[in-house]
Amino acid sequence: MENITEMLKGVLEGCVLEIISRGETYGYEITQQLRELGFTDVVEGTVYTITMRLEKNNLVDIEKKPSTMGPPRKFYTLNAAGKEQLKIFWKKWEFVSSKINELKTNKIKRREVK
Amino acid sequence: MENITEMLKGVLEGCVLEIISRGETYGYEITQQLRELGFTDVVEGTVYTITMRLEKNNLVDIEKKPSTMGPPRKFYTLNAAGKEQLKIFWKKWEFVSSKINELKTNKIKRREVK
DNA sequence: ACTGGTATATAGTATCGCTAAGTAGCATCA
DNA sequence: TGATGCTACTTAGCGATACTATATACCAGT
Repeated sequence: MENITEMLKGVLEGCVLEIISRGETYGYEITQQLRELGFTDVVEGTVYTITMRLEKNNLVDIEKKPSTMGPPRKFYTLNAAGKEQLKIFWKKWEFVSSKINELKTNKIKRREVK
Repeated sequence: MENITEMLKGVLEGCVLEIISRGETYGYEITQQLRELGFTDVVEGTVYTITMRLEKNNLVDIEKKPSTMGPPRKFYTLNAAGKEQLKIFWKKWEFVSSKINELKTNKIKRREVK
């Protein structure tokens, strides 16, 4: 799917939170999981800006571990604030997506023009 | 619902396209419909930047009509390009929202850490 | 005159994902 | 040995979008 960039704004970070919540993981792996999900154009740079933001906002705990496959990995886990943020994200998603689908399924009527 | 701004990026314009597709309407009324939908914090300024963009991208036809309730209204209807854009929007929405819901409903497994 | 609802316009701001480039570890293979 | 490619992280700058704030203006009712 092409050009979904704008639609990913505000949701990609939530996706990253969700992926981290499944168990400790690191940027490169998160990128691959997003691509497997179907967001095939997501690249490392995009994910790293998100993980950096999560760090800055103190939503994750960090542990650096060596890898036999390359440079050390920075493993992330959600802390309490991160879990809370994830909950908020899904609430927002539920709200927004339900409203959009409501609009899509024609529940909105034309108002009378006076 | 608070602070859904980022999540609206990329979808609000699509919502406006959909609303216009239901029959000719104007900015102020579109704003009200979005608020009725549930996006209560959307204000006129936001919608006007969108309708201006639609104009600029030649997705709408415009007809100015007087109103007994205030200043003249600028009525919009979707032209062929606008209808096409709306179709594309819903395709993208289907794609993105289905992927997000897939993630939400736990279909993604942790990859094995080597 | 004043307020409030209707109606449009726009300059400036913040946020977010993307682009592009760089650094670096490790394995394979010519 | 050095070249390539995958793994892995970082960051400066860009573009698109929604929001903030303000301005202008028509009209009705008090």
